[in-house]
Amino acid sequence: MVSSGFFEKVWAFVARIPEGKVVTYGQIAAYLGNPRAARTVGWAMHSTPENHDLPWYRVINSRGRTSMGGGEHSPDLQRMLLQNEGVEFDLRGYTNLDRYQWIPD
DNA sequence: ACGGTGACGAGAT
DNA sequence: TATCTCGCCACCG
Repeated sequence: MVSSGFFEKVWAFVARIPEGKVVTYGQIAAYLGNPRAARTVGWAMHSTPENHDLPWYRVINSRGRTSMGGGEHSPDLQRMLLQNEGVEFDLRGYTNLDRYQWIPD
C-alpha cells in the first residue's frame, strides 16, 4: 500500500488547508487522532517530498509563530508567503490564531 | 527490535 | 516577551 503512514495523513490534511488560513502542528496531530504527536507532525513536514505541491507554509506553531527552519525553509519566507494570502503578523512575528486558524468541517 | 531524531507544546523563569 | 527544560511519538536504519 502506498499511503498508510502517519506522514501521509499529515500531508493529506495539509493539502486541504484553504488559502489565507493556518493550522498548528498540535492541531493536525489531534485531528489525526494523536493529540501528543505534534513533534511527529513537524517531522512529517520536514520530510515533505521535494515535488511537494503542499501549502506547507500554512502550518505554524501553537503560539502563532512561523516555524523554525534552516536553509530553504526560513521563517521569513514562510511569513512572506502567508502575508501574500492576507494573513497579518504583528511586529514581533505573531499572527492571531483566533482569526486565521482553520477549523475543518 | 531498538534507539536517535526533530519545522512541537506547555509550563517555568 | 524571550529562553529553557522536559515529555511526546512515528519514522528509519
